[in-house]
Amino acid sequence: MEYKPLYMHIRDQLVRHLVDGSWAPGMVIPSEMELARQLQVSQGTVRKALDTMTADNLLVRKQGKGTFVAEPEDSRILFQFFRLVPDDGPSAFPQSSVIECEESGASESEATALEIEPGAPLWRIQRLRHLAERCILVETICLPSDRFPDFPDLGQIPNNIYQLFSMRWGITIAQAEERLKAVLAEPADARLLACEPGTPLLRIHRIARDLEGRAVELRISRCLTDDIHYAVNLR
Amino acid sequence: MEYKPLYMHIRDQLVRHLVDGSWAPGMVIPSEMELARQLQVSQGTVRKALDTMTADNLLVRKQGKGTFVAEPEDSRILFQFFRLVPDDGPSAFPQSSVIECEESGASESEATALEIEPGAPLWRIQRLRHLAERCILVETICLPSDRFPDFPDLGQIPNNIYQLFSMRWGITIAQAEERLKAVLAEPADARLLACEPGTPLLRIHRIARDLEGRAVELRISRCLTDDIHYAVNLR
DNA sequence: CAGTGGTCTAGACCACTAT
DNA sequence: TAGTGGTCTAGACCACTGT
Repeated sequence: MEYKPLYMHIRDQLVRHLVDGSWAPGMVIPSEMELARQLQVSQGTVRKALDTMTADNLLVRKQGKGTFVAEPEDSRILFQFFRLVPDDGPSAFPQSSVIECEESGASESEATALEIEPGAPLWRIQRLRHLAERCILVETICLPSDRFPDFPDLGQIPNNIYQLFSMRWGITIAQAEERLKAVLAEPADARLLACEPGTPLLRIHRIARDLEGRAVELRISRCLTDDIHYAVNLR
Repeated sequence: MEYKPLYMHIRDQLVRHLVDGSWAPGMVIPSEMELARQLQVSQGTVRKALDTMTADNLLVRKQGKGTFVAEPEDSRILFQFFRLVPDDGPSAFPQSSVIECEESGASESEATALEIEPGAPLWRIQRLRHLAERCILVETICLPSDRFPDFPDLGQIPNNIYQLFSMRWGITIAQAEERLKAVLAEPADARLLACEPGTPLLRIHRIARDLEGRAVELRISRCLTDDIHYAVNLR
């Protein structure tokens, strides 16, 4: 029992380079041959490790050029975590505007979701997002303060917050779980979304995790789905 | 251009066995060595073809036993196409009861979704689904009549309709696209779901495709999400 | 042209299952 | 013990990119 093939050990070693930041987003990593030499295994075993990492969107391989560390601003990665697309037309990445940003203690449910102690300090950011001039959603983002020191020091929170996580704190969002429900717009959200209270909204509850599987972000979005939908491919 | 590696040609040949029914669900297929001999390629190339098919849930490989054709009643396959899970507790497969079953012409939108001519005959089945004694959704299933001859001859439509597709017409559902929106319960649905009109519902628009990528089923579900949610893993 | 990733081969050995 | 899928190796060649 507990048998783990060699290529998974190799993978673990390579992931460690991503975790400790020695391989930064956008960088070329050594070639298969070079890694095989360094790690004293065959090229085929290195390849298998690289293949699993590519499948998990951690690396991007380009024939003839090399293997690169995935960047949060790659459109592939972008839409990996953004599944709302217009009913017609192609998908696009929404603009954001921050409404509120404050620090306070985690509630019971927030603490459970983020796997931290209730009352532990966290940043709570509320922002609106727009797609082609149209306001489509309001979301509340919760971030444990200890993982994000000096959070509010930055004058502005950029549009792609996962890119910020990566550049400022070296945190890579590798995976997320979403839970979807239909709810009615509460007065506060209705005001922000410029719709009637009681409008049906798609509520998305997301827990985002880093390379090591630790919960990093809790995000609850409420979306107007008149002209857009949440797309899922089942294969 | 148009280059296609050998293992993809091998894959195409193997998928043909599934399409024409010579490899039926549950069957053991020949071993890697045997296939390599028959197809005059190396075992490694057969393996790569089999790996892609396993990743697509078409095959199930069991070390020491052999490679099997996936069955629609396998729990893995079952939950591949059923993403609604209770907020607490483990996921379960819902019971169904048919409310209505009639044949008529496809509307414009139905025809577009199913890639058939408007007005082409299709079966329209409406049914309720229950999870642990609780009615959770009402759904309308549209099936092109020409793909499902003698559809209503069967006394009853079973719970797992994809298993029926497989057993009765040899149709394997290999893939589906879902579009989710939040809507308000219309009076007719509210009556069926025993809720108030205006209750928020999760509306799931599904197009299911066979092994060859042809649209086979259009299904529109309206779900109560008080105690359940739609689960998505983003990796 | 050299260097990269991608494919294909042939063979050895490991882990699991059944007999 | 024999047969299966799973891992690992070593080497050849193909396709793509840059110089």
